[in-house]
Amino acid sequence: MTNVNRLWDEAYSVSSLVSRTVRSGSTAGVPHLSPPPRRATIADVARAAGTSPALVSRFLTGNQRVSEASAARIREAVDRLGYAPSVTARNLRLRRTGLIALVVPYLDNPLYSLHATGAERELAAAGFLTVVCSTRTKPDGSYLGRSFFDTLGAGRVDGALIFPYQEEVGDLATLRAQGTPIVLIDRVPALPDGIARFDSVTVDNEGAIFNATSRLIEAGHRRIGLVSLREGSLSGIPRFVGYKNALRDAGIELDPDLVALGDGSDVGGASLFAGLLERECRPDAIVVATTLQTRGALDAVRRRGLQVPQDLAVIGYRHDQSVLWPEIPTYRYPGESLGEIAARMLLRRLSGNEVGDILSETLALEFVPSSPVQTH
Amino acid sequence: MTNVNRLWDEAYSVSSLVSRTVRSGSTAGVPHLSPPPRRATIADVARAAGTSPALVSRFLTGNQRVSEASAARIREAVDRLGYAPSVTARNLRLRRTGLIALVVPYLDNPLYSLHATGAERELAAAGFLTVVCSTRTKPDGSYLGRSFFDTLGAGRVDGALIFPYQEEVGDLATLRAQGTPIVLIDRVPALPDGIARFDSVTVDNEGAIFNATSRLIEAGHRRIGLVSLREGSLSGIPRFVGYKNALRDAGIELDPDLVALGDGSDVGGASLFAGLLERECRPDAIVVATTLQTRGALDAVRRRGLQVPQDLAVIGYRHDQSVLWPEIPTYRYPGESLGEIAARMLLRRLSGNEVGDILSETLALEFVPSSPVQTH
DNA sequence: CTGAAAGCGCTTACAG
DNA sequence: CTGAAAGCGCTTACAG
Repeated sequence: MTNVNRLWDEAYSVSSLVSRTVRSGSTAGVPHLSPPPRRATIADVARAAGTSPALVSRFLTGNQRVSEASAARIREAVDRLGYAPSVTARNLRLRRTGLIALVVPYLDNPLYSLHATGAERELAAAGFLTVVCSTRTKPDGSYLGRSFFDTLGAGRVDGALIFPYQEEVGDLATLRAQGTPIVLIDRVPALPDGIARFDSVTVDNEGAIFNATSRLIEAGHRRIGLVSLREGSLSGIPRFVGYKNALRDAGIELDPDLVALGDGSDVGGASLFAGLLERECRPDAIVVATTLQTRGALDAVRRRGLQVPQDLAVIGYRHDQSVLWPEIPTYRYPGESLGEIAARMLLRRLSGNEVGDILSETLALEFVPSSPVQTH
Repeated sequence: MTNVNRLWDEAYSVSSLVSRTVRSGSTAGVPHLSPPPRRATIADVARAAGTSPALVSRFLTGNQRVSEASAARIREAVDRLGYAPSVTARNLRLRRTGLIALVVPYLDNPLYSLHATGAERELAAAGFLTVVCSTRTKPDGSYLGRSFFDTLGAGRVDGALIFPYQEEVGDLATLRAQGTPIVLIDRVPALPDGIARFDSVTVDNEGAIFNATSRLIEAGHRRIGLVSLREGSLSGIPRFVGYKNALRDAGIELDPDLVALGDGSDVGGASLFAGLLERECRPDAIVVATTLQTRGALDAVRRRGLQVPQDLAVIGYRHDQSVLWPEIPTYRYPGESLGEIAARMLLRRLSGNEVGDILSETLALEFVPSSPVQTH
C-alpha cells in the first residue's frame, strides 16, 4: 500500500517536473546549436606545456621515453585544456581507420546480437570501433553485393568479421586482395581452386545434429525426422550430414519422407514440422536444426496439443536463453563466444606479428537438457 | 526420394570439395599476408588524367562544375586505377568522423536490433556509418560512465542516438556541450533546471497502457492487475500513469495489491505475474507492460494451465513478430520506426540548416489482436 | 630526451 | 573551368 502510494506520488512529481522543464527548456536557448567549441589540438597542448607537438605525441602514445619533468607539464596541460586526440588525424597518419566491420546477413535478426556483443567487447578493448552491417535485405534475401562493397571496399575498415554465403566467395577474395584481413564466422564456403582459405571460427553443427540424432536413437527411436535448412544452404549441409551419419552409424536407413527442409524462419519451421506429422508413417522423434524453426515447431506442437516427449520426442536448437514451451532439450549455439574468438583472431592478424598460415577454430554446441528459465 | 537423394549426393560432393580446397589452400600461399597493395590516391588519378588533384576532387565531390572533357579523363583514370577515396583523409579535412553512435543499454538484448536496423538504413543512405555501443554491462546493470565517454567523448562521432537513463543526464549535457548533436530515443529523462531539452523520438507507453487497461475495463473487468517496470525507472513511470489514469477515468479505485513492479526480465515477469495470481482477491485481468515480462507471464500462464482469456484476460507488450503462446492481444513497440525517425532527425541537425528549436516526435504503439504468425 | 620538418590524402579558398 | 598552395591534426624518421 505505502509502496504504491509512494510510486503514485513519484509518478506525479516526476512527470510534472518533466513538463516544467520542457516549458522552460524551449525558451531557455538551445546549447547544441551554438557553434561547437573548437577542440584543443596537440599544438595547443605543446604551447601550454612549453614544449613541442612531437614530444606531446610521444608522451600520449607512450611510444618513446619522455622526461618526468616534461611529462608532468604535458599531463597538466592536457587536463587543463581537456585535450582529447583527434582519432581521425591519428588514423590518417597511421593509415588505418580504427574500424572493424561485423558483417551479418540481417541486421534485424536478433540472433546476431550475440556475436556483436562478444566481438564488440574484444575489439573495443583493443581500441577498435565495431561497425555492424548486413549483406541481405529482409524482403527477398537477395545479395546486396554492391552496397556491401560500397561500405567495406578498399580500406573503409581495417578488418572484417563476416558471415559468408557461398555466392560471396569471389567478393570476399577481392576484399582480402585489397588488403582487408577477414575472419569468417559461423561457417566456411566451398572454395573454388585458386582461392586460398580464410581464417575462420565455425560452429560444429554437424556434430550437434549428429549428437541430437544419436541421442534419440539411444532413447530407442527409429523413425527420426529432421527439420532443417534447405539444400544448397551453407549451414544446411553440415546439419544434414550429421543427421545422415548418425543414422548410418546406427544402421538405420535414411527415409527421405522424414526429412523436411526449408528456409530458417519460424513460420516455415512450423509448416515443415507439421508436414512431417502428416506423413503416412509418422516419425516418433524429430530433430529441429535451427533456432527459429524450433520456435515454429513448438508452435505446431502446441496447436496440436501434443505432449512431448510422450507423444513425440523433440530435440531443438537455440541461440539464447529465452523460454521454450513446451520445454524440450536443445543444443545451444555459442554466439557470443563466436564473436569473441573471431575478434581475437582478427586482432592477431592486425598485430602484424607473423601468426602462421591459416587460423581456424570450431566451437561445439552445448547440450541443454531443457529450458533453463525457472519461474520459482 | 529423388529430392533427398540429390541432397545427399550434394552434401557429399560439396563437403569433399571443401576438404580438398582446405588441403590445397594451406599450401597455396596466403594472399592476405602479402603486403597490401598501395592504394591509389587522388594524386595518382590526377597524374593519370593529366590534370590536378583539385580538379579530381571537384569532380568526385560534385561540388563544382568540371568540363566534360576533364570529367571523361578523370572518370577513365578512376576506373583504370580502381581508385576509391580515403574516407579518413576526407573526414580529417572536413573535420568530421562520418560516424554516428547508437547507444543502447545492452548490446546483447535483441530488442535493440530493431532500432539499429531502422537507424542504420537511414544513416548509411546519408553516408554515415553506425556504431552501436552500450552503456550497461549485463551482470549488474551498472552505469559505464567512463567507457561510455571513452567511446563517445569529444568528437569521436558526429552525432549520437541515445537511449537515456535518468542518471546520465549530466553526461549527456556534457557531450552535447562538446559539440555532439544528440537525439534521445524511446524516452526522455527529467531535466534539472539549467539543462535544455534534447531532440527526441519517444514512444507513447502511457497511451498504450492506458488503452490496454481501458480495453479490459470495457470488456467488463474491474479487478485489473499490472505487471510493469519498477518505480524510479524512466520507462516505468509513464506505463504506471497510463494504468492509473484508465482506472481513474472509469471510476475504479486503484488497488495497490494488483500492481506488481520489478525489473524487465522474463524471469522477473513470470514471478510478478504469478505473485498477482496468489493475491487474496485475484485479478480477473492483467496488463503486462513490457516485452520480456510478457514472455515470462505467458510461461506462468502455461505452467498453471490457465485458459486465456476464459480464466484470465491478459494484454501484453511486444517488440517483434515472434510467436506468443497462448496467443494474447498485445501492443507492439515500433522499434524500427523509432530508429529510422531518430536517424532522420539527427541528419537534419547535421545538415547545418536551421531546423528550429527542439525536435520531438512521439510514436504510438499498434494494437495487435493476437499473434500474427500463421502456421498454415 | 627533444625539436623542426615532412607527410598521411584529402578539400577549398585564392587567383587566374 | 582550372591549378598551386595551404591546412585538417596527428606521428615519426632525422638530426641533435
